[in-house]
Amino acid sequence: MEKYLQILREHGIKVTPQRLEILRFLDTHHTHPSAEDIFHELKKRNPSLSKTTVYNTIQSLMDHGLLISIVFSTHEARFDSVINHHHHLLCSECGKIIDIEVECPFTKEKITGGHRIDEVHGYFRGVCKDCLRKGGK
Amino acid sequence: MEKYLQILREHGIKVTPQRLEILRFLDTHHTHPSAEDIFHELKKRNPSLSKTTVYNTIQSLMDHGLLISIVFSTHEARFDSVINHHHHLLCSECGKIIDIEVECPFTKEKITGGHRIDEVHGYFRGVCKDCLRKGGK
DNA sequence: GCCTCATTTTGTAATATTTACAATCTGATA
DNA sequence: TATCAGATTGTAAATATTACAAAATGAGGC
Repeated sequence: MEKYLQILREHGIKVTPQRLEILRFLDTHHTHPSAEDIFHELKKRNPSLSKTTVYNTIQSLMDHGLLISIVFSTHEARFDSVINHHHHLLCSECGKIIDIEVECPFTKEKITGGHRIDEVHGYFRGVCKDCLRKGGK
Repeated sequence: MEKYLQILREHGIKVTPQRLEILRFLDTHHTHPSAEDIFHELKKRNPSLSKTTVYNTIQSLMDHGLLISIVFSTHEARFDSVINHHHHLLCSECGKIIDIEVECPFTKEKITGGHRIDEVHGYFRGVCKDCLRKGGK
């Protein structure tokens, strides 16, 4: 059985071609795409695709813990289907969002300062390795 | 000399009544207000205030390191004039943004995984102390 | 294999935040 | 006080996201 079909069924999400394609795209492009990126790319092969469907599917995948949103600015959200815990760096030179694999102490504490912590997201700003090599500041 | 006048002058920001009021509001209301919150509150005393001025001033204060934006969703940005390093928790019960004072190891590492880190922001989701006491889940 | 129904997709329109821009106004220096 | 660069204002534009209703479709039962 196809991988993405199985994932949707395991999570009780009704299978549709649109959802399969969006899930496949997210799983094969770990580039932190925006909703527009997903829409624009998948519309090439499925011209009838609606942007509302992209947003609906994104919401559905997030509700089932298959997707997280990365929000660096109010301008747009970016998405990541890699759920294992890691942080994100926005490079001020090239604008790319880079995965930062670090052990974060707060992911293990469930209570901090009396508050219950369910999710931990680390947002970094700086200059990525590649831009530094190219003579970044 | 008034405190806020001094802050603006020290940072080479031309002093205007609007900037003074916005800075004063941010410094006396650590409630992580939105641009709309600031505008709505200050318009009471200065009806000619423009929302563009609020955005311009916010941008200016951010450029000079006097303000940071807190972005939990693309819906709206919230602002915080407390610059000393701390993280933020969005309570899923009451919707408030709570300051989390913790020592974060990444604030000290300037290079992680080959990337240069300039800023570290911790975003937490969970349930705040007050809501837990009131019988939150 | 076909019917039925609940769910999904689609497309348009609405919402809301933020930005662009030009005219007017004003703070700071000489 | 006069000057002028920079700030404020208001309107309008840009853009991401959400709301909604009609048409289409996936999945289970006969």
